[in-house]
Amino acid sequence: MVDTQRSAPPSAERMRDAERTRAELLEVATEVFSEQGYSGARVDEIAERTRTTKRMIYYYFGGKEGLYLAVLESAYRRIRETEQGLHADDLTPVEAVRRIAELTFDHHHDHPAFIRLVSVENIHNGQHLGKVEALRDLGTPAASLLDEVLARGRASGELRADVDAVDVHMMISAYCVFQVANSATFGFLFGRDMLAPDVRERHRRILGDIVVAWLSA
Amino acid sequence: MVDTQRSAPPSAERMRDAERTRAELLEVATEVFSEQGYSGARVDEIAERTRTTKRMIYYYFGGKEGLYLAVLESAYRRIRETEQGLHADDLTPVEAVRRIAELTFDHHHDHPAFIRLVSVENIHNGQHLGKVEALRDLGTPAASLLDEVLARGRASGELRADVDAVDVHMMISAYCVFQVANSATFGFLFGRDMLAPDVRERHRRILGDIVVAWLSA
Amino acid sequence: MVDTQRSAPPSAERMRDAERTRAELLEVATEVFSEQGYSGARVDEIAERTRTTKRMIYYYFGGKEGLYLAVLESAYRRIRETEQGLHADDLTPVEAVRRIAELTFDHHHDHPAFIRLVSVENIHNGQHLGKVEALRDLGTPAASLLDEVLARGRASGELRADVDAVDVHMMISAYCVFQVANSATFGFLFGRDMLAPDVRERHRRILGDIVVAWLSA
Amino acid sequence: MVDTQRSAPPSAERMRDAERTRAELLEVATEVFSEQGYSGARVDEIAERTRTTKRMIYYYFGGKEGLYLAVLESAYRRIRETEQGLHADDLTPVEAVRRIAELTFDHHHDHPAFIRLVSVENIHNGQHLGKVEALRDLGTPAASLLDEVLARGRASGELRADVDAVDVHMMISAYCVFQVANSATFGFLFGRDMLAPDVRERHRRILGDIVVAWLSA
DNA sequence: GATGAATGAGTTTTCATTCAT
DNA sequence: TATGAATGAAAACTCATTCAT
Repeated sequence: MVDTQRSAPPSAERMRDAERTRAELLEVATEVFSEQGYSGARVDEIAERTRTTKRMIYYYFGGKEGLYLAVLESAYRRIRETEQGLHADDLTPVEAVRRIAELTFDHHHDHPAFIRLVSVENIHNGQHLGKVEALRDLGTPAASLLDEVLARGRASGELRADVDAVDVHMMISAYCVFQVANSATFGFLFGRDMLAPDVRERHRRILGDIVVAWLSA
Repeated sequence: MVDTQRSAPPSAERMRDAERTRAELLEVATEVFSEQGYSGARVDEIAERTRTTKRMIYYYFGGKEGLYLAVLESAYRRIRETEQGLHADDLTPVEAVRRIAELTFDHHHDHPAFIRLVSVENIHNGQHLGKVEALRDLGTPAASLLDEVLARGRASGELRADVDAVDVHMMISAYCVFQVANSATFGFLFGRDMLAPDVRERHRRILGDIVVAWLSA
Repeated sequence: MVDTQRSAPPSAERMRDAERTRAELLEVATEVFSEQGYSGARVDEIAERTRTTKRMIYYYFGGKEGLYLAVLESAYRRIRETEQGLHADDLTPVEAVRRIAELTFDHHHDHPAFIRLVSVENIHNGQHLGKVEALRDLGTPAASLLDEVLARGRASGELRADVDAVDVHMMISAYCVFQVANSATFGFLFGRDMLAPDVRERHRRILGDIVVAWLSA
Repeated sequence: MVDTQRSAPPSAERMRDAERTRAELLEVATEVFSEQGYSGARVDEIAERTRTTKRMIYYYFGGKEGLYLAVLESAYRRIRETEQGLHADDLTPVEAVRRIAELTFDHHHDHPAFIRLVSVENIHNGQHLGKVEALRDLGTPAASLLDEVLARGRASGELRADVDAVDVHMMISAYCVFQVANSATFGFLFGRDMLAPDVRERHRRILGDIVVAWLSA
């Protein structure tokens, strides 16, 4: 009978199923929260875009907020992992800062959902992020890399010595985040589509110019 | 006609009352929407923070969306008016761009509700702003002023000639918006309170440095 | 001062104005109630379609129900007046019943708002009409006229003697009311537009045929 | 797949519960809409007369209009099914038309809620019925049956040949609908209770007389 | 683990009516 | 009489969450 099968201990397949369900929920929820914001997102919609049901959100994440928290954490984790791939050992300090700026730029353009999620979280004053202690004061790989490069440049005299890595990282982040997070309103006011390939390319180059002009000794 | 003269015209006081009611709703709604986002904002809460009732929101604005639209339009209008006050005629081009950057910086810090509102609107892809045709492609006074200054600098050879005002405005905006809009998450990750007076002051100076370094010929 | 003029006793003009206002409200309300039903009609809409304001509805009629009652009474009164014009003295009884049927038919087609109003009132079980005692058990001129004609026909042997005027009137009314009151659903189910001129003409003739066939001795 | 088999299928009982809930809502809604009209009906009242809650109306029908639509469709469907039972094979054409008229008459008297619902829908110009495409141009079993009988009568020479079934059906419907739909106002004006058994009986006989008189060759 | 049905509290919206001038 | 502003009660509708199986 079906019944006896149902009470069987969790098989490996089943656990893999479970993992898949969780992952799918997380992925869809990331999209929905980044598209509609926290309050705007509907538990029903998230479930509907999934192969499972609403009940699973409660089973795996406890509720809407739990799901959102999991989304936040996984998003930050993933972004950090990607940034781990940044390297600039083989470049001069000046070349390196330009490269870091450009890669960060691409990175933002390629992960709009994450950027939007960050906006959403800021609207709520970071109150949810605050609950994910794991991420506190950890900075980000991009800032660490910048720190190294700035040290090298400071030593060689090629880069100015009076700025710290977080300042530079902030400037770069600000520029890049704006491209994605504010494209709708800025585009509307100035008739400029910041997501268009040619515009994107220009903005990318300009960012490199700014950073190099600023940091060169 | 006798008829129209005979009918008691609404007294000036009553009209002022009406205007006051409208204005109060608008003001409170600006706060609430910027604090909670569009979906998160509650019509009830807006009304409660007011001396009138929820009913008046429907009377004057037609509904939640109408109120939000009015908030958006009035916010942009107000910000633009404030920016009209910017002047830099008496400064050298280099001094002027620094000044503009710094004033823009202050401006953002002093109007966090507006910045947050812009974030909210971007979360919704600018779909509401798109309905306020009055604002389309109008740019902003700060960009116009930059245009003049860049022209002066280009003519005198003090500023580089290959950047346009919108690019500069975008860079400055990005930097300034980030201070306010992303202070929660950035502060959390890097343990830096961007709204603290001393930090603000440093960031302000850095922005000036960046702009000057970038634009100087 | 305007004030002293305002407190002057009602002039003839003013009374005429008042009468006009009342009449306009009544006319518009007749339309709106017949289009949307009693609950569906909006006091606001009635007022807006008028040159006066909502306040006047309360001033003249006490409220929505009072207005509806006034509409009902005036509609019945008007219809009765129009029916007073029916005459059939110069026709043979057979010709006369056909003529009455046909005129009643035209009458219904030409006053759809009234017919719809009657439907509305029936939906509410005639509870409002019941308050207009003036109309109780009064029948209608059409029925009275039929009574005369039937008497003539009975006397001359041309019409059958075993039917009474109310039965005939009911049959004719039923047929005519249906044309207008049920045209939407009947038209939908049978693909027949009962308000189209040629259809109307056929139905009119058929009604005459039915009545004559039925009543001829 | 294992997956689909493993998931516990909704039990037959639960499904029956769901069906019962839906059916109960539909039944109660039919009553309420026919008693109060579309605008006059209250979602709350419908729910209260039920063992479920208002929420279920939205769950199953999407809203008030969806419920009304479902009511309309089910009402027409049911009435059609009942009419399927009409037969007249064993009667002469003349007897048959009388029989059909009388059965239709009874049918109307026995389903006042349906008749009222049709009135309600006509007040709204059939705008909702228009959305239930399934019913368009389908006519009704009564008309089809009439068509057969008329053909028989035409062939045998017992019935006149120049009328079509829809005309006859319309005449009969008009007479019958009026009994129910206009009983309140007609009764008030002529002091005749059309729902009283003896009156009903007389009207029924008269209808038969009319139809036979009209259609006999 | 999974599913469809159900729910209660909340949220937006509407409406007839009244008030102040 | 007339007008725009204001209102409270009620109506429609939504949403995160839980239950029974």
